Amino acid sequence: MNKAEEILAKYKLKKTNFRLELIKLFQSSKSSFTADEINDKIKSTNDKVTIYRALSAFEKKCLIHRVPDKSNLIRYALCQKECSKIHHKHNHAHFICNVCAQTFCLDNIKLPQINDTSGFKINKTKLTLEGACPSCY
Amino acid sequence: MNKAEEILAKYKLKKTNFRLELIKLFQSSKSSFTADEINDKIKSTNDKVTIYRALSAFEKKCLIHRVPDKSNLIRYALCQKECSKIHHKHNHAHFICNVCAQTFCLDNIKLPQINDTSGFKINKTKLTLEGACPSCY
DNA sequence: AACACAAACGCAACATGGTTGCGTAAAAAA
DNA sequence: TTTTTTACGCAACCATGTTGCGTTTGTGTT
Repeated sequence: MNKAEEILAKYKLKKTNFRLELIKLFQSSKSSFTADEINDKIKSTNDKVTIYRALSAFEKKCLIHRVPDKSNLIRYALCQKECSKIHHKHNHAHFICNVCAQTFCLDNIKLPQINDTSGFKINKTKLTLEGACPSCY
Repeated sequence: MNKAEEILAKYKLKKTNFRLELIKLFQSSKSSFTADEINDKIKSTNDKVTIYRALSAFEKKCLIHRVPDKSNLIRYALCQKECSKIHHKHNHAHFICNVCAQTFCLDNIKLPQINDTSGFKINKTKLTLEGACPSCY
């Protein structure tokens, strides 16, 4: 877990107050954020465009990844160290809490190996669990 | 596979040209439809509100169910016979084709049994596969 | 067949989430 | 310090889906 400033430097992203705060926000939480939630938590910008563009930039640099969302919003979580600077490499499941509507990455669950025989070429497997998270259970 | 008219009668839905066509459309295909795709294929209405409300009504009667969509659109597929008139009961996987952006129900794949030990209470398991469907492979 | 009621339609207007264009500001590189 | 490039911030836009409401049309009943 590097310092926010080192991360921005490493990924050749300019160091601005908002982006520093954004990285710290992601690092501070085990769950994930939508643009709207970010807007509520960070004061150094009020412009949603700034938020969306920072999220896109971070995603492109493999710093954060999209996770499923209860209401089909775009939601991001921090990437693990397996992601390189240019390549996402995720094989974990996600958990959606139906109480607080948060999404969590579950690193301890391994994805099933599916071999479909009906003519579908499978490239990716996504496993999403729903229920109640530890805080809401 | 009943006639469209019988289905509408069974579910106490009024028989209109559009809803008859809509049922037939779902029955004609192994995949699934968004409101926009329905609007392209059915001529008996031009109003998206009519489409959205019919889809909601069909979903409430457990005639169709929501399936995942590549672009986070609301997408529906026909229910199987296990769904009662008032209760959805699905435990199949879904396949998203990254070429044609269609979603298919995979009835031959059984969902994995997940026992999470980290304090998450799991109520539902969703398995979504991605790749190329038979027509696009 | 006529009536009455509820369900469905169709139009307008709205809500939400996300995107694009463009001029300006401000880091970082030279 | 100058130049270059990235990020910001505002406005305007777009796409998907929803709500309200008056009108129409099935359908079940008299």
